[in-house]
Amino acid sequence: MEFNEHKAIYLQIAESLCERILSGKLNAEDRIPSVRELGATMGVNPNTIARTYDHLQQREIIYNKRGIGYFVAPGARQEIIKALKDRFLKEELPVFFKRMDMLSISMNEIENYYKQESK
Amino acid sequence: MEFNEHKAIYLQIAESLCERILSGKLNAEDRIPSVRELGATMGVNPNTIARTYDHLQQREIIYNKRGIGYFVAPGARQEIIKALKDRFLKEELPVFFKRMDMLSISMNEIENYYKQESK
Amino acid sequence: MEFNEHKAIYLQIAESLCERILSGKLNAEDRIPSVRELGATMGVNPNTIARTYDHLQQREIIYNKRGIGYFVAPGARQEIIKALKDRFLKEELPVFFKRMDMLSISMNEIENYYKQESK
Amino acid sequence: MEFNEHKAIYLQIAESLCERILSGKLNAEDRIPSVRELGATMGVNPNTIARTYDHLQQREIIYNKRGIGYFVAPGARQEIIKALKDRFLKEELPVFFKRMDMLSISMNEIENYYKQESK
DNA sequence: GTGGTCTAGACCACC
DNA sequence: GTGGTCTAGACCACA
Repeated sequence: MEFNEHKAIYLQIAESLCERILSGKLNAEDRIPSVRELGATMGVNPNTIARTYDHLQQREIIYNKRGIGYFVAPGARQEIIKALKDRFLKEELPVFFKRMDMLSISMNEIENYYKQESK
Repeated sequence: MEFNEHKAIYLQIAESLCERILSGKLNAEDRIPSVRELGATMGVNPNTIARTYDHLQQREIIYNKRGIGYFVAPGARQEIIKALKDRFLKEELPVFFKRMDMLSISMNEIENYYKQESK
Repeated sequence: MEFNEHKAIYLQIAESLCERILSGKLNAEDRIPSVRELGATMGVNPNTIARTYDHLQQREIIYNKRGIGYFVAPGARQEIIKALKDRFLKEELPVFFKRMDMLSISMNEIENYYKQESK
Repeated sequence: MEFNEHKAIYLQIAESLCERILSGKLNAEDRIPSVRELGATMGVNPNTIARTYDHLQQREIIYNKRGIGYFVAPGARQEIIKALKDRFLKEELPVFFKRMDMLSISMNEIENYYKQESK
């Protein structure tokens, strides 16, 4: 996996897990890999994975059974969507439109781009 | 000026200067404040401003006349737009649509939001 | 290490690193010392080393793995040579010949000098 | 006149005066322009010219008649040549060859380049 | 441990 | 006056 330059790796891994949950590849009560396992497969220090799991557990997206492993929480999907939707509307949309204004990009252009992408 | 918690101050100042150039408040060949001046007005260490100016100079957005000060470069606008558009299309738009997909938000919702904002 | 009076220390350190890369003492993917380490060994403030590394990273001569350290970039040698050759042919050679002209020094004299030096 | 980025303007002006002396455009006892005059023609602060003249006077290349102006010194040519030859052999040639070595440029290449230039 | 950022204060060359 | 560089020391996020 390749990582974005200016974003914490542990957050990027968290996001990719969330995406897998939203997309249905991971479902409630599914076990997710151990820190060592995932660390190995992603070529990352296990500490980094631990941080990812800690982050997700605090947000009630995964939970831990001691001595067994981490599992997708029952309400994971809702929690993720709630968090994302919130940030999306309050933070991302405004800067998005500000950029569009500054760069003189119209909604039409975006829509065209969108149609191409979603083909 | 208030600064965002999780972004380097020197970059935030750089962005605000770019915005002033794009909006026409600053034009090519305009002199911009000295590092000490701007540092004082923004309540920031002059070194931090120096870093901002260094950053912008490397991107050919401003240039320096020794012993005199910094000036907006002739091609500043284009350079800024080029950089922004690049990042926008290659990095921001994809994650934007990915989010919309995941959150099942339609273009219509966005458009409505957009119309409200632009009133 | 001794530093030239009239050239920035951070640039002199950058050059010495480049020389070590060109001479093969440092190879692609080699880790280079941390800012604190190198600062200590050269009797220089770590910030100064940080500036050196920043400078070289922008030129794609070294790169950074977050939390781990700096490494020699794969294309480091080429980048260095490209930059040096460029400057050499466009800036240094012309003044070199201009001087020779003004001082009426012939290529023969230079060649003799060169042969002595390369013994 | 255009100025090099990383060299003091007053030194660049000094060099151009020296070149004019060596090339015979300026001869011993010729009057050179006043600081104000030269400053105006070069688009430079008179203080900068004053610094140039001070620099050259210390090296006995020009001298001053109070209330009248600056003049080329009788031994100007020799002084210039002496200074240049010295620096050339002791400082410039060594770095020149060091660069050639590092960049694997042969004397032949240089000679060819030289022949083209001197056509 | 690593680098990234920021402050405070200093000295310098240059205009 | 201007910017350029450097130091000393601090705090932070990240691995």
